[in-house]
Amino acid sequence: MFKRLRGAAAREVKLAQKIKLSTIADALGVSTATVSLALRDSPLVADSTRDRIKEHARTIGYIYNRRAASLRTSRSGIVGVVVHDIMNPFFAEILRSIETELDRSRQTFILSNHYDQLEKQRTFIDTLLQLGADGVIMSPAIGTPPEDIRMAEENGLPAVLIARTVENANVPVFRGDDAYGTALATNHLISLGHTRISMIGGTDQTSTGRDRYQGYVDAMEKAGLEVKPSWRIPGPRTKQAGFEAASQFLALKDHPTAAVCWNDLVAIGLMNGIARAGLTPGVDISVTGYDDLEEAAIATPALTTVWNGQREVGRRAARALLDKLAGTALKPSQELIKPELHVRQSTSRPVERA
Amino acid sequence: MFKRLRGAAAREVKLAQKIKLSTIADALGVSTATVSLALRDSPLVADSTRDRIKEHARTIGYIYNRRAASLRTSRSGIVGVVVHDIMNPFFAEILRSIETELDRSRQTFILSNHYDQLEKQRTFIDTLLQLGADGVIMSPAIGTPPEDIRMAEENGLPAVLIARTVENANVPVFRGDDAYGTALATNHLISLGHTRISMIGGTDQTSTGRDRYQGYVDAMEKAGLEVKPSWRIPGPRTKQAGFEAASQFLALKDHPTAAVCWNDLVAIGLMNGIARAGLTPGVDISVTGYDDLEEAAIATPALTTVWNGQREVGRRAARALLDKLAGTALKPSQELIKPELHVRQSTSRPVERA
DNA sequence: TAAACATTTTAAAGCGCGCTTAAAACATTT
DNA sequence: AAATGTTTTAAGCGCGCTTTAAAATGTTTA
Repeated sequence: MFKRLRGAAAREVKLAQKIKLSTIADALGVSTATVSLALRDSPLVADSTRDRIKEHARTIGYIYNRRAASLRTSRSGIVGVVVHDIMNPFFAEILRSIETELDRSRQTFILSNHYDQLEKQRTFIDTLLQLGADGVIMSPAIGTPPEDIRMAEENGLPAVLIARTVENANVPVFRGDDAYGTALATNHLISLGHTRISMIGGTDQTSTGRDRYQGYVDAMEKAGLEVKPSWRIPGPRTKQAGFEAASQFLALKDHPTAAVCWNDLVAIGLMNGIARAGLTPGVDISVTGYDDLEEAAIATPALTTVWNGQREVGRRAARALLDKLAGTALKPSQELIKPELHVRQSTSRPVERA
Repeated sequence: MFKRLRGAAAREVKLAQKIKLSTIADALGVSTATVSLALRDSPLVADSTRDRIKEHARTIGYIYNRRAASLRTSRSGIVGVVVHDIMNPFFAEILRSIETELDRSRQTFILSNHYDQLEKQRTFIDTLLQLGADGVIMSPAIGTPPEDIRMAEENGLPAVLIARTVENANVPVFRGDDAYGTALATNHLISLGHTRISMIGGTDQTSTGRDRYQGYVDAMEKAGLEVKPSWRIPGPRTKQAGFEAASQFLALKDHPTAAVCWNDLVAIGLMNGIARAGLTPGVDISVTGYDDLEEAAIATPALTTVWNGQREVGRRAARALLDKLAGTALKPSQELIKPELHVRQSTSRPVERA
């Protein structure tokens, strides 16, 4: 009882009297309908009226009440976005383009990491359901069963996938053509004269992982080159992992002269590890990355890498979700964005080691 | 009309009949009160009852309706977090510790970048107000006027600051002791024998910037060393900026032998730039960073840097906000967390260049 | 000038509806 | 009979925004 009184009292003190649509309507002598339409830029309202309303709203410090709006529209204006790790710069551009696209439709987005833990991902989806979110864009955690996605959709939370796919999920997926991308990198190394090429980092537990490995294997085999299982050094997708993989790589019996890395982070870590061992990356060992992060261009040596079309992935995913929400959705599509090779100084003709 | 019908129909088809507290209560022959209390782990409910309720809730796929709850509690369960750039690894640990702390109180958090643009920050705060968020944790954008914060608080959105302070804002602030931190780094270089020390990166437009510069200046002066204005090379806080600052640094007339960098990113960029110019960072030029990112330890050479207590900053900020929400808030505090120096290979005795 | 058309504004209904909590009631143990 | 533990009762939290058909106003045509 006491608590309630305190809350109510606080509210009254703080808010004086609440400023709402009708406050504006009364002040300007128009109806709340006009104000509502004007604030949302409806073409029904005359320009002069709209300007007056918006101006007045700003000066009196009106705050749009989304909860009241969603009461009426049954749309919360919230979209969830889950990825492995938002700190991973690979997602930087994707997230930025998603943000741009969602902003345009006045949707707020809630971001979360799942760190490839199914439990975290489920908790997040649950939170979105609790909040009544309008949809979710996700880079699914390793091992995500299609039921998880179906469950979300059945509870009114449409989903769109990025970067990775989930078999039988029957939702739109937007990602780069990973097999093609690693093939680009591998072929580049082969054309420089490398014959013993290792692949470092990543996992085969994701669609991305399998595709990237396949692209590498296909390119090698098409060139008539051998692929030794020991040349595949899987691992996390971090600089730290690349750094640690260096010693294992350098200890390989056949002395590969080049490494196709899972991503730029692994590649940069590997180059650091190679340098720490007294060799010169880009001369003694050729290294390719993947993603073309900003950092790739300023690494030493500058990193040859595969650009992945992140911006397109984010933009299209957001659009697809918005279309779904608007009910103008096309059928679920599996869109592959074609990557491009950016050649820099981390790759060169092979040098035989003593 | 058509639209509405479609929406309603879709809802009915999708949700069949909504599962709510009373569904569980009826099925188990208890009251909704018991169910409510059980789900929130109230000690009022017997263990056996609680287990039965939770178990049943899970099996029938009950989804807690936060909007209904917030109708009653007038708490949305949403907390906003704004920083310059969530991709910046400096914030990684801060955000993680905030997340941990908020999770514990079943708060969801909405993340946003403001990229030091006041307008973006205002838009975000506005969004939080519209959503009825419970509070905001922010690393304020450069030039944030105290009125912005006061406005948020007056509209029922309590704020807590991290990393930077805003004069006269009268809200809790949690950040590292920046002056002390750069003094640590500078003193370390001085003790190695450096006398011409440059400071690279960052800006003087933030409290952090002024403090870090002051710490450097104080340390220099206390050691009786000269501080030339040309030795201060301000700039963005990115690797790219550090990389680009290298040529300017190396062209300085007096040939400083060491550089105190704004943060690890700038330091690593600078080291890349120094290496690109044919010099060896850590030997020819000593470099210190700030933040002690994971990356600092695996850089080549491993970076001497200042650990900033990010985890503490995040944890305490979140706690302070939660206390404010619970009404148990202490008075606004300005808490400084003491940094520590981590010495690695990027610093050594000075070598005179030809 | 009246009809037809275009533009702008309004009236009015209805969206959401389950969850929390203080206080009372009941059950069990000292 | 008092104290402790568990469950239920019952009231009330929130209350402004959106939307569409229809009316009002303004403008052009016959």
